[in-house]
Amino acid sequence: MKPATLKEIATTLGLSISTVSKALKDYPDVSKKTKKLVKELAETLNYRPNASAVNLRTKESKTIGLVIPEVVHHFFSSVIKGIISEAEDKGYLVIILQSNESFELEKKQIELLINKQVDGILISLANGTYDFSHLKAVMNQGITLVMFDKIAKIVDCSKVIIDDQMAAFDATQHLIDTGCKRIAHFRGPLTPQNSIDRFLGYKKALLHNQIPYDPSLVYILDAMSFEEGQHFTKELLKDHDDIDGIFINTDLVAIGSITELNKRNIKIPEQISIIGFSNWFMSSVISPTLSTVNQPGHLMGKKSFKLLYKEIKKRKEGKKIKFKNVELKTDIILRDSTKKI
Amino acid sequence: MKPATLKEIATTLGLSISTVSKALKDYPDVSKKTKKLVKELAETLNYRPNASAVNLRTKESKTIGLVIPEVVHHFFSSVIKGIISEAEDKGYLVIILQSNESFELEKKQIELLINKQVDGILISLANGTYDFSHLKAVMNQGITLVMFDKIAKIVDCSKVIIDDQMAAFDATQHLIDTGCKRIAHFRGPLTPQNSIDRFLGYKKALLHNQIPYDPSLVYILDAMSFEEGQHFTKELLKDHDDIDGIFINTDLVAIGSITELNKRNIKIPEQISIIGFSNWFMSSVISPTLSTVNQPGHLMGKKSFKLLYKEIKKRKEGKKIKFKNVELKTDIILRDSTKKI
DNA sequence: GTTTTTACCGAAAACGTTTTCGATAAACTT
DNA sequence: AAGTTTATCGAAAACGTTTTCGGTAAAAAC
Repeated sequence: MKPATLKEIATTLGLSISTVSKALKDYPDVSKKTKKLVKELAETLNYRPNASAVNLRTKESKTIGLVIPEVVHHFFSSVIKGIISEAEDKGYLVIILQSNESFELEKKQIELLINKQVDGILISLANGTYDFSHLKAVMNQGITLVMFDKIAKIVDCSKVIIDDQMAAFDATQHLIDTGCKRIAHFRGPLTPQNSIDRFLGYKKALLHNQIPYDPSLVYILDAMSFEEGQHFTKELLKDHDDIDGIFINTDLVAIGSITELNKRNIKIPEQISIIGFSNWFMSSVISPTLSTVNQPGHLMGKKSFKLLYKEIKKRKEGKKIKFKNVELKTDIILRDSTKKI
Repeated sequence: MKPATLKEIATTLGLSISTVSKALKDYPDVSKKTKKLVKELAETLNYRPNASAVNLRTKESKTIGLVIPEVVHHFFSSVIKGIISEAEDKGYLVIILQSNESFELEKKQIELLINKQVDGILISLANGTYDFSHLKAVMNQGITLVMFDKIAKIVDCSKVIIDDQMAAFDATQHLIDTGCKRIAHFRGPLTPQNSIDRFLGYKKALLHNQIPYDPSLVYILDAMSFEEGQHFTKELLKDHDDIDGIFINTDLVAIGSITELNKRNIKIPEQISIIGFSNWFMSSVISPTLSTVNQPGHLMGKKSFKLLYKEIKKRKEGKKIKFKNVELKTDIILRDSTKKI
């Protein structure tokens, strides 16, 4: 019933604990005969080294922590998948915690992970996070930290993000390439970096094509919900009757917009083209299907873990770590809500 | 840089390790003065007990393992969320692993968790799992096991599942209650238990209302995709012109069906009512919004962890454990694709 | 036959806790 | 004043590893 230990193997075999330990790890100073003996008994006893004891001795837990704002979210679950698969590859396990977009909870989760002596932490910040001392505490404890997606530039560590500005540029450019001349933008709140960057990409694309930037075409949303998509589409149609394209900050809002346009029998993309952002699953299912920017969550997870892994390794070897900023390229998924080229 | 230890606190304060340990845990045989001293120093040094050392001493890792077929899935991510939040409440951390619906991988993940000496394991089986010796190994190692969602009746442990048959009964009953008389059913493949149970619930509801069961109204799908939803709707309309309701095995297919009906300008729910299963997010966003059966993933996660927790506790206290079978009640989400009562 | 090498093994410390069991001194009893 | 209680602390073992450093015997070398 109780798991077997080195001691058990040692005593039943009339050996010392050290010899058993070394036999199992193929040390050269153990004879082949005893190695065989030890390994066989270990097999039949179903011996597994006690992880806590190993960690205590070797100082590494082979475990990392992951803190995200919300598990039930297509993008984040893709990230999780990427991280888990990559971590498994390197023999690491992943403890997942959720901040629920709350700063307080985020702090608490970080605390838990530090207590657990994880070898590293991957984090995507909660919206509410305004102070970063808890993250500095992580670094101070000698734990490697890598931020992804929702980051804070001020924290000194490696980061993996999406090149939001370029993605937004490309999306807007695609609208222009397919003939749109009056392009509106539904943007997110003023503070989050990605909402800013997407707006800047939109603006840059206009200017790059000698299309005048008209601030009245930019609508600032708050909740980023389906309902807001409907509402601001109504507003937009009321304010401007010459719109032929909308670049929308996120797919859910875009779907709200499409629903509203459908209701009014406005033809997509013949009259108005729509392009979204994130490539939610339902975007391929709505009618018409939604062209959008694909956020490579899986890749982001993989990259983030790889970075973390490298830094953990370097730290162990006592080498210096130079923090990196990785910007992932996005790609555009062309569907039926924009015209073909 | 290095995390503080009891020893450090002890030496700088001129105390013994034991006293420091006891001071931090408010043992009665430590004076208030030294307690204060110790706690203050611990605070400033940012002392955290080394989890590995504690585990080694106390035999519990305060960590559980979770093995699921696929992370990127709305239902499973809800389950994950439920488990994590409940676990956090009890001071447990959750290590998540993925089987990718592969039996081999599932075995490997279980191995990893056993090595890690988790206190318990929660698992939803991969489709490919045909042998259960790896799960018996878990029990033999003294690790508590609870299965949920996709279970194997043959394995002797507690289980948490959804009452698919009753859910399907209720869904069909709702169609009948709102006036449907000729109700079709799009079912899943022949083998999975839930697909069987949902079919049986459908059939039972018909008989319960003296509606004759007509096998030609039951369509067996395979991929359970959006496209199949469209395809079989066409078939259904071709075969039967008197249909006034469809109970569909899963929301994605239902959305395919709605799309097809919309295209043909068949009014939902006036001409045909639709009810789905699973309550995917997009069901609240499609037009018309889809009535469906809500699978309480979050609740299932919570319940599963609670069960696991109780059994871990009992095992620790040396008490006997009586395995339970929990069947979770589903509820129907009424939206616009079915008529109001 | 003595020395040197080689092959094999074990003792012991260390990782950071928790907890039992004394030990000491001060404070009470009577 | 002697015994008894109370308050406060520390020594030490234990949890299960890993790894260094010797130690012994057999084999090899001279």
